[in-house]
Amino acid sequence: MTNQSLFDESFMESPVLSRKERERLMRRRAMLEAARAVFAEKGYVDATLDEIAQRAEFGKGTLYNYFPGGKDELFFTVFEEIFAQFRQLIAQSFAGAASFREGFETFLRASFEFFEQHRDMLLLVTRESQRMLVSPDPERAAFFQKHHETFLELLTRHIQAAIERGEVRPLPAEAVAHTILGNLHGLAMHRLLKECVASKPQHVFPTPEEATRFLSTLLLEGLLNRTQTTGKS
Amino acid sequence: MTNQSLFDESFMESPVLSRKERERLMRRRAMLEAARAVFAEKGYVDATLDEIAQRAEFGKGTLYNYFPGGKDELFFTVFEEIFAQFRQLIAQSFAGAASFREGFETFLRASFEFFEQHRDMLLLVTRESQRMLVSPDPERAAFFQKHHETFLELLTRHIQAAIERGEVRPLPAEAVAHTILGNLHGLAMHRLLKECVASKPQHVFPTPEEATRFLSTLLLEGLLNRTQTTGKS
DNA sequence: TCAACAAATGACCAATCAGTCACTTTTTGA
DNA sequence: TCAAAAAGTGACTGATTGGTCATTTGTTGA
Repeated sequence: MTNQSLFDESFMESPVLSRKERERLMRRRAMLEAARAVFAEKGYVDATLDEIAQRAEFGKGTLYNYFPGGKDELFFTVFEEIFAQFRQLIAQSFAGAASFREGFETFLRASFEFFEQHRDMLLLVTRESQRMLVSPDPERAAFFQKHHETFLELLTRHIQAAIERGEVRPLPAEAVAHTILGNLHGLAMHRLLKECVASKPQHVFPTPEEATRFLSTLLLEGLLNRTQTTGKS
Repeated sequence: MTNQSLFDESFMESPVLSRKERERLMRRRAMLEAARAVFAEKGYVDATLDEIAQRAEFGKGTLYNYFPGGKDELFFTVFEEIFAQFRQLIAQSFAGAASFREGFETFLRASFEFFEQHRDMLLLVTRESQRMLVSPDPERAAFFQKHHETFLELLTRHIQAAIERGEVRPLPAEAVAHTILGNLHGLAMHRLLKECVASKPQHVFPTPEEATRFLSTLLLEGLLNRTQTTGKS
């Protein structure tokens, strides 16, 4: 498994927590990692609490000591943490950038690297996030719509500024943000699928760098060939 | 319900079929429409055969006379028909076009109209298609991957030709096709969601025409502002 | 050492639902 | 008209699984 732990464990050295508290947090952490792995592998409905408990090396009942809300609470907590990571990634990418282009490319590169390091998370988000966004259960739908909107807002801010500076074509900023996120997710999945299926030896941007260059060119410069001299930069 | 029937009913006048055969096809049709509606509303797992049977006004057992494979056969048949429609749409859009741009814009417009007329189908595809693409069940995954690849191939052919004619920047054609499909689906969903949620009075390309113009500009011309004179065409 | 408390456990319960099949209703054709 | 065949039906079954709780195991501090 190539996946790394997603989360900050610095609290483990913190002296403000007693041993008992630290142990409790470690057990919570183990349960969440197990839940993430099983949800990613099976999807929300096919994941069973028995398997999560087994993978975390606890009895099923113990899960309820730590997550009284049961399956749903585990699921939402897993996503809260994933989404928090990604929000941070967006903010950091644009933080010190000199131009929109620079921030944008940093964001793409960091995202592709992030997805590559956390494949199971990408699968999980792909499998469930879209589905939940249009869930018949209004609570679930609201949770995912809220987070989705937060991502959009973060990106929209930078795009709007770039439009006002004249760097970017005057298009509706929010729609542009939506497009960028969609493309990012789509290409990351495309790479993952090609890699997994690999029926044909398909060259499909083996490095984050190449994926970034493709998406950056396509979205920033467009598909149309402007120079008759086959203008590669 | 704004959804129209998706499918060809011309066989109903065909003299090659007996009354019994025509009646049987009509009942099959009713069951498939009911299945599509319930799958779209509830998603694959939460849809029950009881509800499909009830909506189609048949007993549950009768479904098995027409679809011995049960839930799975209903589900796959629904998708076979949706995918066949969309393949036809791609082929027709590029058929008589003078340039890539013209065919591309026809394709976008036709797609947005198609999705608008068949909202429940769009929801169904969104909810299930992505999910099935990475399903742990290899049979399901293969079914969806096969259809997905067919779409890609259809589009890739036209893009490759446009690249060879010098109309389109020399990028990997298949990746471009993937991007186009992703954007189309993404924007269609964005419009649908904004319309449904409508918390804020969001202007988000109310007509297929506007959605087409946005996506066409963004993908063909790119985000970067080339003229300092705020070049609106 | 041991009593009191906390934590962990997994057998069990209740609900759900795909699929079956014995029975009823309808159609057919002689 | 009516018997035989075809079509339709929904109560039932078996399997699954989220959640519960009485019991067991471990920890603490006097």
